[in-house]
Amino acid sequence: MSADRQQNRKAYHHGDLKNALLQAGKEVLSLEGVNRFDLRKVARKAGVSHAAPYRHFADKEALIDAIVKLGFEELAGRLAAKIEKSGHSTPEKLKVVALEYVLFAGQNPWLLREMFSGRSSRNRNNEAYIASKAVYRIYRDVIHTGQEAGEIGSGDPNALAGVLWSLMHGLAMLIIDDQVTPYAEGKRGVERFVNYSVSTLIDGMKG
Amino acid sequence: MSADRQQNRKAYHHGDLKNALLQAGKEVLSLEGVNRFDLRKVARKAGVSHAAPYRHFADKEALIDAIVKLGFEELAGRLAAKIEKSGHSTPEKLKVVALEYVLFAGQNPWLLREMFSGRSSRNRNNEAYIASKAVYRIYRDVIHTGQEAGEIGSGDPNALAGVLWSLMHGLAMLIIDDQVTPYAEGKRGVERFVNYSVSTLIDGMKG
DNA sequence: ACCTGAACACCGTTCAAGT
DNA sequence: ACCTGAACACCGTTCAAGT
Repeated sequence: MSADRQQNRKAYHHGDLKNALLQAGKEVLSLEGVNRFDLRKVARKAGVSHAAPYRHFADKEALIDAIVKLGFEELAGRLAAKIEKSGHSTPEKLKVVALEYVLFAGQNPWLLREMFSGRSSRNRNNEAYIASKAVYRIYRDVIHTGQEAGEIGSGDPNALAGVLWSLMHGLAMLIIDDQVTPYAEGKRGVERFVNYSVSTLIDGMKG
Repeated sequence: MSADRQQNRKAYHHGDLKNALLQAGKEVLSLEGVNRFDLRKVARKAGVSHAAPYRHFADKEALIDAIVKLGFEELAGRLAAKIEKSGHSTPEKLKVVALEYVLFAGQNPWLLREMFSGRSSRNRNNEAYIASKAVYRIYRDVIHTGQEAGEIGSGDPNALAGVLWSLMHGLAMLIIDDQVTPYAEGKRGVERFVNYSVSTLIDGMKG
């Protein structure tokens, strides 16, 4: 622990302001949404002056970009972990992935919206855009493996992954926006609706 | 035409400021997004002072709510018109609806995002939320009619409509966010990808 | 009844100055 | 090298005053 950290309450140098801003910002973004995301508030939460963030991020948008990137990384990690712990059948893996995607959305509704706000895809060298591709690869690989095992119908796994992602993302958005109640209400209802949707799509892939 | 309208350039009373604000606001929202939506700019575009909008809308949020409601109404109108002009087969109707949904998204990306920003479903008496239900009813009715004709598998048409909507909305979001390229690139590519997706889901509904 | 202009609080961003 | 405080432009909202 550095000298800076030990006298932290009054330390002139924060020590790890960049991460503190990311954490405080993620909290504001996830819970309150972009509309109420203001840089001065985030700086206040991190215990620094309103000008301090500019030492670490070009502007407000750059901070949000970085938070969005973290969001994709967290999502990728959660999906991968669920696949790891799930059974061996491909349909089961896909259901587990879809449910986890929807749960992530329920826990971070505003963050998910911001992840698909167009900012990540402004240009393809964007770190958030690259992070989003890692998420895509996760279910594409599940589909590809499933095809090799004969559990999923044929077709370009990349395209099938796109269809699956569309369904999962639409489910997540409509559920957090209260548009598919009462079919997906409560933890049980959501799980049932997601399973039903994914099963239907997988059945269609076999045809 | 009223006296107010005839001397319009210098008229103290605008005449139809409410609609002028809605139109100017819809343009800003659709093209620039919420982040760049500011009330003073909208007022400027409508040719009035920055305080004038408060005579017609409680605040900025109320104006956006009203624009979002218009968005759902326009979408409902477009979907209904496409169904009207399409062939008789239910799968064909659903493909036409999905494609129109995606085209609407491409033409009004920011507006669509705002339509699913959580604001419409804050409470269920919200006019925007009610307008969104009219959109829902359109494909639910197509599905229901298709079931009676034996063209679509059995199941609660409301739930099936929810699944279909999820797929359509996910396709729209991922396409405007450049996440399913190169599978849905260009007008042709988008049409092919949407048809493929919807066909797959419909096939699954038969099982 | 509808609109304007001044006023206030607050945010994003910059920059010279502090440690 | 990192952070602060003052400063500036600009936005949301209110309100007394104008037509």
